[in-house]
Amino acid sequence: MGKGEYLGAFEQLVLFGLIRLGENAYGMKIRREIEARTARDVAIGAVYATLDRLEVKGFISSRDANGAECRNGKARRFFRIEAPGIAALNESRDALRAMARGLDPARGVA
Amino acid sequence: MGKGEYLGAFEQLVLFGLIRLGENAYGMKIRREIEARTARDVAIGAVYATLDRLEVKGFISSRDANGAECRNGKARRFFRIEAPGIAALNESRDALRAMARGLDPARGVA
DNA sequence: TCTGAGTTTCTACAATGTAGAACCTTGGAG
DNA sequence: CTCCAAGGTTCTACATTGTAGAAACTCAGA
Repeated sequence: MGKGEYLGAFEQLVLFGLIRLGENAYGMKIRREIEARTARDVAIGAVYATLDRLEVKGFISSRDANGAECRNGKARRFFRIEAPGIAALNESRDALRAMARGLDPARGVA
Repeated sequence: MGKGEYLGAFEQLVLFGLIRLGENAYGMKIRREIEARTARDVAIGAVYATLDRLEVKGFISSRDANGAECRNGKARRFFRIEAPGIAALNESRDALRAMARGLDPARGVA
């Protein structure tokens, strides 16, 4: 992904949730995972909006319980992170790490 | 937003730049620092817009070369991160780390 | 069939990120 | 001293990402 495919902070959280949940990742579950691990409230709309945008960009894919691509209001819609999503996540993480590298904990940030 | 103030991905990069540069942080220099460390192009407008927003939120402060608060088109405007900014940066980082914790590098993300 | 819990979708809007041109300031050349 | 160029900042406009909750839908069980 040429230069320019950087992820927002929340997109990164969602992608990590997808990786953690593996084959069982669906909207509500992703939300609960993020809320449980980060102790922050997550609006369900934020999760789906982010999921939709990530799918449009080809970073993730979705399917229904039977594995079909289609999904029109099915009770559950499962998501999976794709290779480009992993690459983008690593790139975004690397940028943050490069800026944080070597900072002094005594200064309050590490 | 639940409990605290969460930062966007670029806001985090700018804050890290501020910490790295210490007393000598000003717009153009912050931009160069981010570009050098992350190898990504940074629009100067993005830096100043972010800086202004962070200042409004009390996360950073600015002053001119003489230390005066005022700054009307002065040649250089210096910025410094404040305690609330450090706290917010740590919170945002903690959220990401909590979601990334324990992931398997073999899966492509660590 | 009806119902309710769980899930997804929708609409609307706020905040953050991007882009580059216009403008200001300072130091140095002339 | 005047003028200019380089470096720096500000501005305008717009794109993308994040937030919020109500409405609609699915499915299992009474």
